[in-house]
Amino acid sequence: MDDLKRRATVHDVAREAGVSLATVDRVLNGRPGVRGETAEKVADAIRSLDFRRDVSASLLARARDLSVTFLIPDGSNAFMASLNAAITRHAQALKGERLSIVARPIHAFDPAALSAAIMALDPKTTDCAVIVATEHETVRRAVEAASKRGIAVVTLVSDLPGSTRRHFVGIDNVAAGRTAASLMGRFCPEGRIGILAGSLGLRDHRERLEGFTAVMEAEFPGHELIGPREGFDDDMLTEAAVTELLGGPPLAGIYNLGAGNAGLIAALGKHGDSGRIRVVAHELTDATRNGLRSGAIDVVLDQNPDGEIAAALAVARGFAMGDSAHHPAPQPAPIEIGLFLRDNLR
Amino acid sequence: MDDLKRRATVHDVAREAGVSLATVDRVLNGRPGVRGETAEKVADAIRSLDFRRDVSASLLARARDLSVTFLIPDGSNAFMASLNAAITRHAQALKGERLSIVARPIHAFDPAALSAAIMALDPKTTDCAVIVATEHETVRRAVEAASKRGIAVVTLVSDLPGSTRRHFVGIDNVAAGRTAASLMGRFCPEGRIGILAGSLGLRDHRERLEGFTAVMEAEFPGHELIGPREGFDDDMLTEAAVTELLGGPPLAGIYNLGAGNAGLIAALGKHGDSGRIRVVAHELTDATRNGLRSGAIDVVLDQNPDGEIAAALAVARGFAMGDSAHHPAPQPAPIEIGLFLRDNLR
DNA sequence: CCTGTCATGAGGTACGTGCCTCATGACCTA
DNA sequence: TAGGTCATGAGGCACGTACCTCATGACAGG
Repeated sequence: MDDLKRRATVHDVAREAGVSLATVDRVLNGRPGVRGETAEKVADAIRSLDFRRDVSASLLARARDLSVTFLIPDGSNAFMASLNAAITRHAQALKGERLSIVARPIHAFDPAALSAAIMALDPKTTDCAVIVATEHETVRRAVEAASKRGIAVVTLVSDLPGSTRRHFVGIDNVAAGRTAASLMGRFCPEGRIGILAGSLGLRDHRERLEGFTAVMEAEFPGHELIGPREGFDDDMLTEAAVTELLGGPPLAGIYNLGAGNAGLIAALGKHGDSGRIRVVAHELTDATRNGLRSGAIDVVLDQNPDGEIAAALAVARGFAMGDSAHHPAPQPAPIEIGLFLRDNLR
Repeated sequence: MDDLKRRATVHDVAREAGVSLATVDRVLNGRPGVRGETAEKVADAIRSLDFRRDVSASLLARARDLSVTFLIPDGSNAFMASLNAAITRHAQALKGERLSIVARPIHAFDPAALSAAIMALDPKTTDCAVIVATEHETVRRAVEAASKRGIAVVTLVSDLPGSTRRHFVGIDNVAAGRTAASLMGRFCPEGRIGILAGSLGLRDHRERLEGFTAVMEAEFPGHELIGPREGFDDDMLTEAAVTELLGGPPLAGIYNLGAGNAGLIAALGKHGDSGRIRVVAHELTDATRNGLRSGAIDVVLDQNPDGEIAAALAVARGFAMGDSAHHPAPQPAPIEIGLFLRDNLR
């Protein structure tokens, strides 16, 4: 009776397939020296027994740990800093889980630096790379090269469609832009709305802009959209951009779909507009939290960096350990867009 | 040089402490037969080497899997159904992770049934119990008894403070109520606000009510609060309660802090009030999703059942595997309150 | 027939921990 | 001093998989 509840092991698979343990091992780990016909028998046995590689035993037996490398933009961007903090937190919590986590800062907005870092990854010491993608052809090629070397690439926050990245972890940025517009429209009966972005070279920023303008034009046609101005996710540059916007005709609202919110708040404060202009921003950081509390910011859309890191690590683990050939990888829960007002600040 | 990077093992701890492997094992697994002085030496060695039990090896070596039992209310409650769905999903995804997950339905609003189920848990087959607590003295006692038997108890969604539960996984329900009030106040300039609850025997419902009324009274004193009416998280009873509310003087808004939203929407529809009355509800379900789309509901506060199950499993794993005596358990990220409008529906 | 290549089998060790048995002293009590 | 309890040591097996070596038989081309 117990046999019915016991999980199948490689031995069971070998017996069921009528082959030796060595052959099962060759199939499971993609080693050469197995005829297609034989491999098919093994695959059948795996399916019929619903065999899953025992993750604990597998990790224990393999010499080296699973290693995941994060390539995260550097700079003053507070959101990226919180991503880094989340990585550190998880690395600490996962001590003893046979997972070695490395975070490497990459010069922001620099496709060449990102590509070079990806190209430099050694499959011997890296099972999976998690990157915040800058959309550029060289990056796409670097991802393809890494995949060929056997490194699974996962995009985080900003996706790189059309590449060989295995997965994207992040929010639906078009939906985020649409939500921002929906809120902005309800908060401002009418008027001019200023739009700030980090860089339109980032897909996530382009997608937010697309969603925002689509909903504004369709549902709130009376509003005039100004921008987008690029602040390159930098506080100083963002402050300058906002100051310039405030120098023009009066604004009813500002949507900052990038970072640099400390600069935004500073500019509003200096201009005496805090609380008078409706502000929708992205990412819960010290700056946006203070903005919400003081009333300078009305709503913050957040993508939960900690959850994103957890999800990225989970999919990385899945790629490195899973028998993706035999069982469909379970879809991780999508990252949801968090909305924060003053009252539900974490 | 490699030695510097290698993780410490029990052998290293034994050598460092100047004791045998057997003694280290006794200390690590809380077995008797070790003088306090000796145990202290071992603990020192563990700290100085930053030793962490290798989770993979540990799970592999122990005969049985980690077993987690969920005790979840039954009935027509759509949120509880989504909790159950999330449990099934995770159980499927964690095949091969040496984790056996059992979900047992418990008669809702019935402290006696919950206590009995907790008392019936056998520490031989259950490492951790995850319960949606009903606040009652018998439940508190059952939790205490389970803890004594060596079963770690985790509360989910609704907490049980003052008990020996090891952890609470869920949102800050007072903050949820405050957020609901803040939104309701901005949406309705003035008027009567009806309040619906599931049962005031549930701590989460009481806390939401407390947060809601506190903010309404402090920040929107012009509004009159009606209720709360209890709908016992049931569609029919909730519909009846709403119908009764709608029979009175006109309402500006309704806050349903419990379940039974299908009944709420039905009552609004029959009364011709869909879209005219501002409605704030809890939990993303088919009913509330449809309500958002149709305009019957304005905002939904959600607590992300999938994330809660994942968090509960993570803390359960931590309790069963962790050297809580030697390393502080890393605080899992709190569950955040999700806000959903029509435009950011997942 | 010889030699080489290839698919496969047989069998072993290692990973780090849990858990078991047995032996050995030290110390206490009657 | 004999018998008992107790703290500790020594050693070994098991868990399921990864990865290694070596042997064997089949089959091909020359």
